[in-house]
Amino acid sequence: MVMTIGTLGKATGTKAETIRYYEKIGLLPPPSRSGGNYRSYGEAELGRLSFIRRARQLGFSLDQIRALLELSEDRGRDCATVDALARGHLAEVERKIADLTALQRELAAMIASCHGGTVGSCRIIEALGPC
Amino acid sequence: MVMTIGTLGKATGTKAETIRYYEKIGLLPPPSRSGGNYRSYGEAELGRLSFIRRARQLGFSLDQIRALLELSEDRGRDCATVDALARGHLAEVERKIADLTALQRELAAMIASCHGGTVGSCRIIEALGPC
DNA sequence: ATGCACCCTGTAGCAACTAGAGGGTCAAGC
DNA sequence: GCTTGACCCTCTAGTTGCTACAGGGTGCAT
Repeated sequence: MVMTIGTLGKATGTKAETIRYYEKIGLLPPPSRSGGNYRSYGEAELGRLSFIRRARQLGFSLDQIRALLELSEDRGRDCATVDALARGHLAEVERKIADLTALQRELAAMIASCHGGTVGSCRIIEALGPC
Repeated sequence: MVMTIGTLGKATGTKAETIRYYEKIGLLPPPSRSGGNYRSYGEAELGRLSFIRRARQLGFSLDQIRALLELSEDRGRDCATVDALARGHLAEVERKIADLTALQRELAAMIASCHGGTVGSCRIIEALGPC
């Protein structure tokens, strides 16, 4: 089953530009070309790109994905490194949630303190202004 | 009280480069200069930069801050616009928290399913791989 | 043969900084 | 008065993960 870049894109929910970008940064290997110089992809590329997209949806960075792909190629290797990578990412996500939750509380408090009126007496502006 | 860029930076927790950047994009007005062509800042700039930094800490974008600054200059105006801006930002933060929480659950489940062994049988890699 | 959808390369843009090169200024200490 | 070091200046380019052109070529149907 041979695909053009557009077909592969539709199959994985990726724009053609993004696929070319992944190729440029070495996340996808340069594929073979058709007569008219079109990129042509098969099952292997479909699998690899699906992996990348699923990992992106889980918030992994392209560098982390590069590492995951490399690790996944060596099927005999201990998967502790993979585990560590995923745990590190989870920790990062949890830190972000904590940060945003703190932010949310502050914002909500600020908004609750505003009871309308003019900007001159606005508690939101006041909360941001000089102490 | 006259300050150089470094002093202003220390007072507001901002790097000199960032202050110059804010000036370049028009968030801070170009300050007067000393004999040796050094930027010199006073209380007004300190207040404005503090406002910017506090708003950044609350996650407002520079464009939102630009709007807030403009609104805050017109003390007689109704503060409804300010309120709407803050509420919009809060909604955005809450959406991000929801997204990240969903992510966290997926990641945690993926990690929990991995019981060690080799990459070949790793559930994490499997979860990312082809269906 | 001509339209249209698709493909190609290459470059520039987004947010919000950060880092560096290559130089000038200023105050203190000797 | 001269050096040393900390600071300042401008300008450019890098970061992340794409996205959006511009200016062309290809492939298929009518």
